[in-house]
Amino acid sequence: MVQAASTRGNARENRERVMAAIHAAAIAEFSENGLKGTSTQAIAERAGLTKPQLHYYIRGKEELYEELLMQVVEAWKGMFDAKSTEPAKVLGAYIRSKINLAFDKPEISRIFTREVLDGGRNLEAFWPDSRKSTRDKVAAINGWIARGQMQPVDAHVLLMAIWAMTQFYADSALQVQQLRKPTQPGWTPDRDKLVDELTAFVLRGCGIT
Amino acid sequence: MVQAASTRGNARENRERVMAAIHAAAIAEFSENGLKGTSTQAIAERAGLTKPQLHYYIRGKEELYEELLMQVVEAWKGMFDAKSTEPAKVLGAYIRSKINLAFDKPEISRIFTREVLDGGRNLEAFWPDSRKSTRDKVAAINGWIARGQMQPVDAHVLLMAIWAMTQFYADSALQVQQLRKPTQPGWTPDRDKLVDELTAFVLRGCGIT
Amino acid sequence: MVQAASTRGNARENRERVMAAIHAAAIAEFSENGLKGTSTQAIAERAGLTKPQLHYYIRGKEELYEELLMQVVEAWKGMFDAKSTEPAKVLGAYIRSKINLAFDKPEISRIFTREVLDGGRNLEAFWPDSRKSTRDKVAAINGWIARGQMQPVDAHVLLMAIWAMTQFYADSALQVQQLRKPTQPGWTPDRDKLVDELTAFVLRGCGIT
Amino acid sequence: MVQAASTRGNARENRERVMAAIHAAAIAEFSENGLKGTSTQAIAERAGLTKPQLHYYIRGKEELYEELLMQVVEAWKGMFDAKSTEPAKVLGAYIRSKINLAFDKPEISRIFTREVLDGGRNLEAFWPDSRKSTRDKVAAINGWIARGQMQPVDAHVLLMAIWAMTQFYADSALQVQQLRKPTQPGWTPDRDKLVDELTAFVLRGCGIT
DNA sequence: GATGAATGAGGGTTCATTCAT
DNA sequence: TATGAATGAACCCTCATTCAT
Repeated sequence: MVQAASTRGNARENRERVMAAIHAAAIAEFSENGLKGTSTQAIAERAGLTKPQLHYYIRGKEELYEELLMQVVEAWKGMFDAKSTEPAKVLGAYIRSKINLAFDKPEISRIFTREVLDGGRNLEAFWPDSRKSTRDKVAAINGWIARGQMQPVDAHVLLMAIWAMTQFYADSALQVQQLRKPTQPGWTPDRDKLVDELTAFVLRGCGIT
Repeated sequence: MVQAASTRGNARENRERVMAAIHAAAIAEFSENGLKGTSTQAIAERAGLTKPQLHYYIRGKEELYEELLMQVVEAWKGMFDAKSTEPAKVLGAYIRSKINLAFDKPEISRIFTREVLDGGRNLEAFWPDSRKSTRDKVAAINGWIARGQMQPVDAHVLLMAIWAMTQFYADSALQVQQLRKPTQPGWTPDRDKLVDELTAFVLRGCGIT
Repeated sequence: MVQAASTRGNARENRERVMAAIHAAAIAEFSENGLKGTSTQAIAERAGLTKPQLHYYIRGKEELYEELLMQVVEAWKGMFDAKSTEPAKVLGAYIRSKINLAFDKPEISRIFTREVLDGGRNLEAFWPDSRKSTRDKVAAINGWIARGQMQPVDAHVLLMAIWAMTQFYADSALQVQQLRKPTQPGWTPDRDKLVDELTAFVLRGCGIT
Repeated sequence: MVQAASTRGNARENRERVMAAIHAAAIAEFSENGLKGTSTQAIAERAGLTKPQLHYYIRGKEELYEELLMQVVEAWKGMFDAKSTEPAKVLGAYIRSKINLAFDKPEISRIFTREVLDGGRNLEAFWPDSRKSTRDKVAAINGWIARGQMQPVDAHVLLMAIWAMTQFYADSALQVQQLRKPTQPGWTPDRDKLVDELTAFVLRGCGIT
């Protein structure tokens, strides 16, 4: 009887463990090969399952993909903390967060870039949300400009610039990795130094002293 | 037989015309769906050929892809004209060229980003070349810094930042297109204004007055 | 333990209740989708069970199907009460019974038609029985003819005609249902009127006044 | 060169031959196992093709099915020639045509019955057509009744009765076939005799002398 | 008894490529 | 050259059933 209870406890645990494995496998595969390029076979194998087993846990490839995608967007929420009135702090924190994510979870970041390249059709689901979020950011920046806290720049361009610069380190992570292999110590991005450099660059670009 | 002869006379022209059609079709498809996601069927149809016809002209999907990729890289050569000694001019021209390419041939640009996401395995072929090109740019920037023409920034970071900011407009073109459809006049990137904004931002970021 | 005992007391009841649910679910599914087209999943869901639970109660899909089929045939026994000597009464009662079944349990009726279409391989089990039953009916009809109570018709043809005419209303029930949806009040089969019409038609056809 | 021409001629011929084989195979399979129950594998094998080969000729299983279904309906058009004013002739010809089809192409007839059992969802495409056709038939019958050429019967019931009686011989063909195998010479439907019997039965049922 | 999980086969369909003509 | 056809692998997904618990 006790065993039964513990068994049921294990059942939940087990399911969660398997789901975690599937998610990890899917993130890796989607990030490497995209939605179309990824086969359920590959996901299943990486997660240590057979194909039909995989389908016992997920509804389908696309559903799994969308789920993952939503996680990314979720992770990006609140990175730009527009509440503070000090642009230097806000932008600095934003850059740091995005770089951290790019270094810590480059795969998930890459899935997003791929989705954008594909036209972002699957992104529409939470775009309304994203649109509002963008509007808030733009408003904050324009506020700083109005208050003379920074140069008059196009808020959209600024946001996209920061976005692109930070995203780059996730997108090209594989490449950088590979480039390091053949001799060439050359240049390797050090996270903290990078954040400092980028922040300084952006703040100067905005005329924030 | 006469026809055969005359045909042979046009053969070269014809082949070139067909190859051009294939390349255009392939660029469009690869840009939209990636290497794995693109079917030879789709390329053939877009080029107005049948599948076996297509295989008469190309060796295989991957070969075609690599060929195309090389063209992109070729197109990027010489954009950063390091010969000039005025950083403002060099950087401004570089930004303008890259934005122009992003606006004029976003597909080709997107293929490259995709390739980077895929790990850039197919890029290795001409990396030696690219590596030298990068070295030259870095040297130029460091020269400017040494001569006090700009703030001391990490040259690699600067190059990547510019690359990322400009590339962004090609990568997200589809998305922007789609977002504009539903109402939202909002923000639309105007090329010239964008170049000015970005240039000003970068120059300020580099401390170039 | 006590619970186990009390449970065992109800066990029989419970099993019967579950079996009834399974049968009802199976009838609905088989009638809609046929033997091959029906999934155990669907039966289980309709019966409020999980798939493994279902397999605890039944041996297999085919066995369940055969069981059901036998029930149908059982229901058809004794419909044609050949004992009476008045053909009008016998045939009238037969038509009424079959129409009633077609209206009340069209699903079960449809399963049978499907089985016939499939070649009736599963029907062989009780065909001997059916064959005798048919022989009796034929004998009765031929008796009436011999006694001048009706026109000389081929008894087999007559039986099949009646069978087909009545079966039709079960087989096409779904269709009629669907056709009624879009406007078309048109024609709707009213059971009593239908029985009267058919009976009159058959009796006239047999020359029974 | 001549060969080339003849080859192209053969190409068309060949395609037609293969398509005919596919259609025959599909009719057999669909008639035996229904839409869901039929596998493209089975169709392909019966037609002497591999599965991918089959897909070279057809778009998909459902499309093939619908095509076939439409053929049946097409074949049924014009069977009930309502132009004549003599009910005996019209009904007699109708019965004969339908019985002929049931004997000559029972499979195709069975596909239709199966479709009806499935709810006739795929039939809706040409129902409008069918509805008008039914209306015409009903009008003809009611005309005869009005002119005193036959007993007042419900036209719909009459039409369905004839339909059901004739369809029966297609639906149960397999069964009858099987029943004949084991000894039992018993009763075998002879086409001409059957038409006569049914016609006489129906005419009497309608009070047509 | 009931539940999560596993399994192996098969479902329909599309793919890149090659072959004869 | 260009076309119809073939091929064999792979795709995503569902199935009926069984096994532990």
